[in-house]
Amino acid sequence: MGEGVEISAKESNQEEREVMDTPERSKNNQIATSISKFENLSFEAVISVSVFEIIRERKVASRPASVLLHLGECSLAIVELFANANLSVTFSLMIVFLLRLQDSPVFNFLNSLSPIKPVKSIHITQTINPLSFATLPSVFTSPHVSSLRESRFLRRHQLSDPSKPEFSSDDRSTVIQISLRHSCGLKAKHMADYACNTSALVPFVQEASQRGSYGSEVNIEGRVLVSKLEREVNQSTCSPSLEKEHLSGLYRGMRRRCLVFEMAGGRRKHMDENSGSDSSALLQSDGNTSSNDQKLLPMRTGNDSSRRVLPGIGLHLNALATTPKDYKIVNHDSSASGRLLIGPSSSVNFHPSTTGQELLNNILPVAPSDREIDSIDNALLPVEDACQGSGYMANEEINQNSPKKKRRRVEQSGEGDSCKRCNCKKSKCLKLYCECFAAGVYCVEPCACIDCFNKPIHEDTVLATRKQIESRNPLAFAPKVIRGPDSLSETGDDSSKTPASARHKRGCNCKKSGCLKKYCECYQGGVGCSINCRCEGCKNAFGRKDGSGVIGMEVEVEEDETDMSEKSVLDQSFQKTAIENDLEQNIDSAPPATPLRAGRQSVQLPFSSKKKPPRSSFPSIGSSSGFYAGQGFGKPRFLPPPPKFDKHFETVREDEMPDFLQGGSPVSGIKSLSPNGKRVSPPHGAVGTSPRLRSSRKLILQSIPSFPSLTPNQ
DNA sequence: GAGTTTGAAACT
DNA sequence: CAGTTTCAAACTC
Repeated sequence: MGEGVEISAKESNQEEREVMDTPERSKNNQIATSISKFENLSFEAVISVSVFEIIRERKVASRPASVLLHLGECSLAIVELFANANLSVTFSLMIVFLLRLQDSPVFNFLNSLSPIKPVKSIHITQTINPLSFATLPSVFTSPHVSSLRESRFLRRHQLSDPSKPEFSSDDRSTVIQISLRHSCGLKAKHMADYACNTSALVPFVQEASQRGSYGSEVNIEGRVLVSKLEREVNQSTCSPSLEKEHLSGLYRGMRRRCLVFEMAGGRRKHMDENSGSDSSALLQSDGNTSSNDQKLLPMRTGNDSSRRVLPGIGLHLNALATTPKDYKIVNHDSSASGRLLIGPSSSVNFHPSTTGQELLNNILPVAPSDREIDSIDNALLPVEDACQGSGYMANEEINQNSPKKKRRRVEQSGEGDSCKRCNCKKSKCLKLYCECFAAGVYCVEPCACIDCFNKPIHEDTVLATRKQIESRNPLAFAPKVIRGPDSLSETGDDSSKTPASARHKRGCNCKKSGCLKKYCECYQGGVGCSINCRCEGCKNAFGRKDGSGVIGMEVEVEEDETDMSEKSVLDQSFQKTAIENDLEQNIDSAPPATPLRAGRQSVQLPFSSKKKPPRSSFPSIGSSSGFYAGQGFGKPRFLPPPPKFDKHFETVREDEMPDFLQGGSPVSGIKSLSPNGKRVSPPHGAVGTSPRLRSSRKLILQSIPSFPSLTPNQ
């Protein structure tokens, strides 16, 4: 996409057309066609319908029709309201404004912010509209019905004015191309968002176009607007802080929606068939955007899935590995349809009664700090996606190698710990043997599986199989590592406390590995063995089954408190991650009946997974992690080798788990449902007097009343 | 990279 | 439910 992107806005439209590749041209034709359609629509109809459609399309809880219809007379205040709630709405509304309110303060405001000077936009002032800044707040807080209506008067005339850049397909293409050209450097981040939005629009465009509705036009326009806004944000240095703030707010809204609805990477392949190349080109045009693509949460919002009731397979946000270290995970999933197996039981809870802002607040802090943003982004990042190639291109490159190489490559990068890459040969990736399947994600290209059925095209099979497995063992897809809610609060610096450490829910059954290798799920999960375990000769460095576990082999004989205190250090790290993951848990509305994804999350130890553990001396984990070396940990050199903490070792805070998932819950009743009670059921009544056992009891007690919280902070 | 080991998952 | 088999990851060479 490079050449066409480099076109200067100053070049003539003719020149632009010449270098435009076919998809762009096609798109322009599409736009041009859409414009003509738009002219026949009343302003009210455009707004209300577009809003409605987009909301529906995005599976956002539809707002009452009456409200939507009122949008026809809406004010910018409403726009702002929706802008904070739903990017799509913002999109459509603002698009309409672009179309209808060219002379309005809003339009001028937006236009003035944009550095783009459309070739023919001679009479569209690029100067700052006085209203734009000084009165911007009022613009967005008070109805401007009059100006809207006024615009309707002007509309016809304006629309018929070919010199109006906003209604020239050529100019639109100019805008888009310019935005592409800007997709570099610091703008990459925004471009990723833009790409996200752009691509996210495609399914809607497709569907709408199939219906012959004007929704597609709205979205096409939306692309233009996004590109404008994007640059406005990027070039905010020339804008007053106020408008920067406002625009960034809008933009943040976009980004949020991106986080929620993005499936761009996943469906783009399909989308591109009809949507031209701009969206994909955006991603490809700038490799830097890949680092932000990870923030895009793939969901099944593709063209086909958008019309389909999403399968109830669970939101696999649990697959997110979220250690700060992983923030730099760069790659975006490019599987044909994304990896998250999303279902109604698990999708982000856009409850109709939830206001947009509330909704967003539940998802993201309103004004997160940078780190928070990172956390959030990361929290919403499907790890599988993140650890794959950067977009299709990267994936394809990676996939040119053998599966093992692929795996190693990612692993060696230190960023692939939580990636699910199976190598199944016989299970068809439809059994828990398969890491991907067990983790609730679709297999992707990097997988080396053979005869894989764990793919979107076999969605039904996957669902059926999953149901079957769950019927056999409701906890089959449940988090395997449960951590107590108190580990953080109690661990602190008081090593005498005995936090309810994370524990493998079912316990291991190791015979030979001594729970010192990753064969052991407990060890792999970075947790000590517990009474649940039936391991033999347990030497789990994170805590031995008999309660004497101590971190570090050389201090194995140390007693419980040491064990627990040291584990508490681990817990702190886990807890930290768990807290960061709370957000995603909280947006996970998986009902108890669908336990598999409820709060499931992978917690990743801050070390690379596949790096073989040093045998003689334990490395001090990177200082950045503060995991071992920090926290005043006394014996870092005795630390166990870094276990991999990925796979389906998602941990979940026990207080956030549904009761039935909490092994210790007396009301669980799971035991009877499990095919193998000894593995599924928690310790009952076997609580002893050792700290270890006390902690177990503590977990149980605290687990009783809890349920996945819907509030971020708990 | 091939072969071995291991333990979870699945099966009987 | 226990024992066995299957399976794929982890591990070793």
